[in-house]
Amino acid sequence: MPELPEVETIARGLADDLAESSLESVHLVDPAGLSCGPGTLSEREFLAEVPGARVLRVRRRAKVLLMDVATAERPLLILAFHLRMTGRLTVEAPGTEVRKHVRIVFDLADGRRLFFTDMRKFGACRAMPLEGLAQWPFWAGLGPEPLELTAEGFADLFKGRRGAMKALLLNQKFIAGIGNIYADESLFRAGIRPQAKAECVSRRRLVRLHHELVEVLNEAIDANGSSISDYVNARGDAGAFQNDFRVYGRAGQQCRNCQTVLGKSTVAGRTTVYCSKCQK
DNA sequence: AGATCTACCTGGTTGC
DNA sequence: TGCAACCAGGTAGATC
Repeated sequence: MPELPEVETIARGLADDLAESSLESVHLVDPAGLSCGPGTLSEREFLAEVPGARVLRVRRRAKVLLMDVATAERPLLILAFHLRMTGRLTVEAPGTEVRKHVRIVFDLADGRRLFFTDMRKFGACRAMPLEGLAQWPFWAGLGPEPLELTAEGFADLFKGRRGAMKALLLNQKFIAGIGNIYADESLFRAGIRPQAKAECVSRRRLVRLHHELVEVLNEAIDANGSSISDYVNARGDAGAFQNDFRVYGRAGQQCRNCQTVLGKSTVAGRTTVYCSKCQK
């Protein structure tokens, strides 16, 4: 499930692999892979304008991967990919055949192929000019980037909030880029119960959570992300951070700090693993 | 407004 | 062996 560190890893890989490249042709294998709406190109416009596009830059915001390209019609067109749960973006060797679940194929000038693949069809690509981004409600509502917040700014976000700590971390309007893995891992490291109401957590502990969150996100980026089942980077390689999980996916196993059996419950509709002794 | 819940989707796993 | 039930989870949309 690509969260901030996984999308960051893919973006860095694509920035490297697609430097100086152009998208010579595009095949919309499954129209569901392209999301159209106010401010975006229609399917017809997408298929007409993208061929020949030159890749300018690849970057990330929240869990969205953005590819800036220049086309014959526009100096800047943005291809925004949201991978949701099972989406992949991979650069394949020339001649690689289109596999099951591939939604969009971009053929590069040198023969390599960029595949957008998504088994569960939750992910999608949106193509739009810069003004289109502001018309995308999800984008317009995104909260701050956790790696760009100061500890004080992070703690301020929680003022006046009454919800569960984990529900807030998962809320993309509250803070961007965090999913189930890094919510559980950061709360464990900070010693905070996922169910704890924000109003009951002291500022000192919120500052601690900021420190732990930044640390776990950076460690995961350094490990090229976490691979649970589907995630691979732009080169098809798995990440390594899943080996460093302290709670995620470890319900019923012993806490690495205190040997207590880790508990499992549902918070914000998500499976949640925590240590009842280490997290208060 | 904020908090909470469910539908969406498909492959893998579990249980009878 | 076969097959139904369940599970994974990011987000939109509905409801309270």
